[in-house]
Parts: sequence; structure tokens; C-alpha cells
Amino acid sequence: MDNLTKSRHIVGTAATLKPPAYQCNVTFMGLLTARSAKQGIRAVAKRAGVSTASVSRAINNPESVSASLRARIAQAIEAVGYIPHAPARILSSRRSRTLGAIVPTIDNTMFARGIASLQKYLSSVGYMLFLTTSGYDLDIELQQARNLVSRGVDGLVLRGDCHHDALRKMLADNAVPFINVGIYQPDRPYPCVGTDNEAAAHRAAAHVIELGHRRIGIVSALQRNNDRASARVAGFRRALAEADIELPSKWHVEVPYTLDDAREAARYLLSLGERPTAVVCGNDVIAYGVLLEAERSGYSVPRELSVVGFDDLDWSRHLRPSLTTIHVPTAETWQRAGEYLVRHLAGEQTIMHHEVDYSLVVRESTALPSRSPK
Amino acid sequence: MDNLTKSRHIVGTAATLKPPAYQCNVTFMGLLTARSAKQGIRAVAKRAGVSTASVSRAINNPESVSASLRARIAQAIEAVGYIPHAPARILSSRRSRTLGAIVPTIDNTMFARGIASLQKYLSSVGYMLFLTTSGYDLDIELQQARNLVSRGVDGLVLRGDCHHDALRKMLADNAVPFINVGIYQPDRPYPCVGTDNEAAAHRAAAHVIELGHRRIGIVSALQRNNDRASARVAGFRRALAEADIELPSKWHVEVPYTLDDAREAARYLLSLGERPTAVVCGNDVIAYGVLLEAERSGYSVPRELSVVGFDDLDWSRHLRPSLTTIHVPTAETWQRAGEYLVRHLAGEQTIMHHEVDYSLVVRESTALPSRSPK
DNA sequence: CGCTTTTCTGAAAACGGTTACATCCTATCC
DNA sequence: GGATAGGATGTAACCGTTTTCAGAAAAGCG
Repeated sequence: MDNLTKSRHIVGTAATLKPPAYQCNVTFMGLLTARSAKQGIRAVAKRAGVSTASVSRAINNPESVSASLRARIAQAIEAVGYIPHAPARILSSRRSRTLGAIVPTIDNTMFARGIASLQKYLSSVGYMLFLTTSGYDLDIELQQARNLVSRGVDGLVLRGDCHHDALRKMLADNAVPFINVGIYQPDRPYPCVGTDNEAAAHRAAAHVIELGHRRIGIVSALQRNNDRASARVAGFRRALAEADIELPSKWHVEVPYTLDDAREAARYLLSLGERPTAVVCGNDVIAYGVLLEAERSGYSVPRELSVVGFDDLDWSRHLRPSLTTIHVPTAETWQRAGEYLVRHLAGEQTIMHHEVDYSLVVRESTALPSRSPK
Repeated sequence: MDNLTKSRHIVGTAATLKPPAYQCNVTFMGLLTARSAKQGIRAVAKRAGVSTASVSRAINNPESVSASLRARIAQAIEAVGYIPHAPARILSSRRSRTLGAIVPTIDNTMFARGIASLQKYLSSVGYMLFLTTSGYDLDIELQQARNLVSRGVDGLVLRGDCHHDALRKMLADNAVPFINVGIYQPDRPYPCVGTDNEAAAHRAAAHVIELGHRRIGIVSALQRNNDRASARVAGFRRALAEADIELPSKWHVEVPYTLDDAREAARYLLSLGERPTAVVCGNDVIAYGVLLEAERSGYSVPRELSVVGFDDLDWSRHLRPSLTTIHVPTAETWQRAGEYLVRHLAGEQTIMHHEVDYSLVVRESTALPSRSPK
């Protein structure tokens, strides 16, 4: 307390005056209510002249209490400024109405959108969300999951099906339901909701093949610990294989999730003597990198190089040339993940494997291959 | 509800078969360990042949317990697969080692980056983060704050100083410390960390003025409930005023945070008979919109139109022409907010108003005004 | 070797809710 | 009118930790 006051860094004269006042204020008010507001529910009960049980009932199950009592209690709650203590509630009821989510990183538009959608849905049904990140590290993911379970989450939303074995065991041991989002794997014994990345990637590659391209490069995201990236690569390769197109190993590059890395990969690809006439990319950000680098190097897209993305971020339709890509309804996917868990927790029937449709959006970045490829 | 079930898309026979098996499995394992793992700490205590108090001490304050006991307990914890129950811990210790954060939206690169940084820092010091969103709505922010306080957070990170009055009172009443991030207001009695948006905006506008522009437009973010946006506008206007430059009211437009809106605003601005030779923007996304629309309309940037952004997002240096903008160290800012609260909670000395430096990054989108403005 | 510190450990009372169970009413029905 | 069902409320035992306090053991000391 005291040292705090001293320590405040004070800038300007106005500031020199105000902070102490604030300090005082806070401390005073804190103490003031500390006395009255402690023992939360009992204070309310006393004020309303009822038992704590009634207050609890009035809050959690208003129907179960007479209208007059309900009103009296509501007024007492207001008067005391009562805020229920969630941890106590969780402890005694063994339910938290909270879900946990672990994403590789929040710093990726797709995940940010998904999380936003999930959170919005959850709050609409009275749930909260505990969000953590793993940085594509399975051990960290496990640790975060432990953390969340320890926190008492009722269920867990995970990205993909690429997890530490101990994670699944731990969740089973603690009877915490979970769902893998962003992938679709009907043959696995775990709930999931998402698009079939392999099929969608296949569609993307098929598109450029249909246009007549035979020299096709792949720039994918890092496949390590990323089943979504792997599935997409698998889809690309299957499409090529089915069309009897060979993929020189130097035409397949993997890059991290930044524009700079993508540009570097594109620079490499475009510098090859023997270069592809089309590039399919593991995600839109990578595609942007390819587009930018192609422009910088003086190659015309799509005349000399066709580019396909995957995700359909905002920029894709604004860019010039706009990007042909796979549209994935991220918001819907994540919301459905929430729905699954909420319904599951409510004891309702749920469907374990839910496929979300993708679609190929053809824009300006793809075209027939030029007559005379270098 | 029902229509949801109907709408579910089931593909393949595997899906039809597996779910029941899984259901069984989970339930079984759940019950199995439910018996052995319950009563967490007592199970550990019994197994190690010690009291619950010792186990608790071994976990929270390892030094306070003899080495042999510590080892025995560690082994028991491992054997039982014990995961501490955070709510119980919070209830009993009255500390959660958890901070709450309320941002307008997660779906904005700046906030996403900031949150990521804050979360990373917090987890490095053993704290967790509870993240919620307000959608720029003060009432929702208040409600979310209640929620977080109810959850037992030790402190709160808020965006800016534009809050519901009841919010400050509620936090004071409950003695929950907080900090306003993303702004710098040394004359206000509340802790804050961030850049001086007014000064930075002033710098941005001064830049185009120095280049010789006299016909300057402003495209800002919505100022309502957004002190950061307002401060920037104020800075722009002050710079103009100081240079005796008049700002026709039709040259100041406000837009929401999407590329489409920004483009629309730019379209409007460029369609005016009397149009500016430079546009200063409330953030980079808006600037992107102006850039894109200028290109579409055939105006050359920067020859015919100079554009200045604010934030320095990734795209700004990749775009062609690359964007002159104000660089703001978001990650650092949010991390410092976390540091402030953590140190404050630890009773350490803290600095109440912390200014984070901005810088003007001059790139290709600004230049001298052309000789013959229309 | 007895006495005082100090260190380590255990027993039990919180912490702030929920909820099973008991109790007390008040209609309802024969 | 008395028995009874059923709804509204109260009592008190938990939920799984932490933490105070006190006792036991070990260590230091003259």
C-alpha cells in the first residue's frame, strides 16, 4: 500500500495531484464494501430476511421460488451489489458453464475469426470461454489442457486431431468431453467438425489441372503437428497423381505462416530455370506472398502464373488480381463446435462427425496456361 | 434444435457405426477414475501417508517442506495423476493468478497481436488470461467485467479509458486493479500504458504538411466509444489548425473497421469535384482501402494522392506502393500492461502512466503534391 | 543433559456457494 | 373436518483447497 503510493510515476502537475485522491478513494471504497459485501450470499440472505438456500434458488432457478420472494431477493442483491463468486459456485455444483479452447495461435485471421464466433455463440447461451494457445507445440497443448481441466472447464475445443497421446487419456480420465475442429475425419473415434481439407485441396488443384496446367508447384504450410496442412498437401498430390502429373520435389516448398516467408518461397520457385505455370498454396497468406513476389519479379498473374489460395480471407477479393481460393466457413465451423459441446453437456443427442462445406471461389488469379511456357 | 439435427450431414458408414462405441468408452473411463481420482488432494495425501496440509505446502511452497517429504509427495501426485482444482484453490486462497482482458473485438490484427503478447507474458509468469469481447459497447463491457470479477480475476486489462461509470465503481468496490491500454493519459487518475495517439496522429499529419500538402482529407475510424480513434482525429486536426489549413467538413469521413467500408469512403472522397491531395487515415486498414480504391479509380499514389496510415500492420510494407504509417509497438504495450498488473499484485513498485514510443515510418505512399492539383 | 529455539507436520476451520433433506404451510379431496 | 399431497422455505452437509494454530521433532546451546 504505502510503497505503492510512493512508487507511482507522476508526470505533469495535474497528475501530481490526482493519484493520491484516487488511491484514497479506492482504498476507502474497498474497505467500505469489504465489510458489507463479504460473505456474499449470506449478506444478501440476511438483508432479504431469508436463507441462503432461497437466494441461491432465486438466482439459479427463479421458477422454484415465489414471486414475492424473488422480488425481495432481487432487490437485496441490487442493494448489496452482490456479484456471485464463480469459483465457489463451480466448486459446489461441479459445473462451470465454461468451455476451454486451445488454438495454435490467435495471431492468424482464421483462428481469430473462429474464436470470435465461438465466443459469441457461447455467451449467447450463458457459457464462457477460456482461451489458450499452444504455438503448434503438442507438449504445450497438453499442459494447457491440464491447466484448463484444472480450471474446471466443462469441455474442450481443440484444433485438429493432432494431439499428444497423454492428452486424450487425460481428458478421458477426467471425463472432459472435447471436439476437434477444422478437420473432418469420420473414421476416427473422436468428435470433429470442419471441412474435408483433403477433398477441398483436391478441388483446388483439380481446378488448375482442368484449366490445362501440367506444371504445378505447391507451397504449403509447415506440415509438422498440423494435420490440416498435411491433409491439404495430400489433396493436392492426389489430384496431381490422378492426372498423371509429376511433381518435381523442388516444386514443393513448405513455409511458416508469414508473408515474408511466403515471398521467399515464391522467389525461390520463380527463380528456378524450370518453373511451374501454376502454384497451389496451403493458405491465402502464402498465396498473397506468391502474388506479391510474382508482381515484383515482373511475372504477370494469371497470364504467366496461376495462383490458388485456401481459406478466402478478406484480402483475397480486394487484391489485384483477386485470388482464386477455397472458401471455408470458419465462423460457422467454430460455432458448431460450441453447439456440439453445449448440447452434449446438456445430455442431448449429438452428431459426432460434422462436415462443413467448402467451395471453390474462382477469381482473377487463375487462367489457362500461356501458350509458350518458358 | 430439431432443424439442426436434421441438417446434420452424415457421410460414410463409419460415422454411423462408431459413435455409440465412443460414447461407451468415455463413460466407462470416466467412472473408472471417478472413484480413484476424486477428493484430489486427500487421495494424494493418503497415498503419500501425510496430511493434506503437507501436500498443499509441497505444491505451493516447496521450500517449506523437507526434501524427503517433497519427493514422496511428488511421486504420489504423479501416481494418482492429480490435477489441482483451481476453483477450490481460488476460493480458499482468494487469489486466482488470473487476469481478465476485455477488448472490443478479437477480430482486429492489433488486438489479436496485443492479446497474444499479453498471454505469452502472463503464462511465462504463471498467470492465466480470461479474454472477453465487448464489441465497442460500454454496457457489454460492464457486463463482461462483472463476469470476470465474478470469476475471481486478480486484475483487469481494459482497452482505453472510455468506460461505463459503473465499471470504475464496481472495480473499486471489489478492489480489483485495472489498467487502460493503448492510450497515454498522464493527467487521468487511472493507470495506463500506450502511445500518445494524439501526438502520433499529429506527427502523421505534420508529415504530409511538411511535404507541402494543403488539401488534406481525413478518414477516421468511428469515434463513438473509441478514445483512441478520437485522439487520432484530434491530433490530425490540431496539426492542420497549427498550419492554418482549413478542413472542409466533407473531407472528414468516419468508417467502421472493414476494408469494404474504407473503400467506400475513399470512393466518395475521390469522387468529390474538389478533392484532397493527401489523406491521413485513422488506421492501416482504412489506408489500405484508400490505396485500393485510388488504384481502381486510376489515381496514382503517391503522385496524385498521398496516403498515410496508422498502426503499421504487416501488409503496410508489402503493399505496392508501400504505406507510410505510424508504427506502434503493440506487443510491447500489452506485455507492459501485464507487467504492471502482475507487479502491482505482487506489491511491487509500479509506474502508473507508461508511455510507449511511436514512430513515423515513411514509405512510398507519400510524396510532394503534384504541381497541378485538379 | 535439560532447556530453548527452530523446523516440520497435522488437525481443523474457513472460503462462498449448492443441494439433499427436513419442515412448515396451504390447498385439495373424500 | 381430517388426512394428504405438494409447493415454498430453511437447515446443514458438502465441494477441494489453503491456512492458522498448535504440537512434535530436531537442533542449538550452556
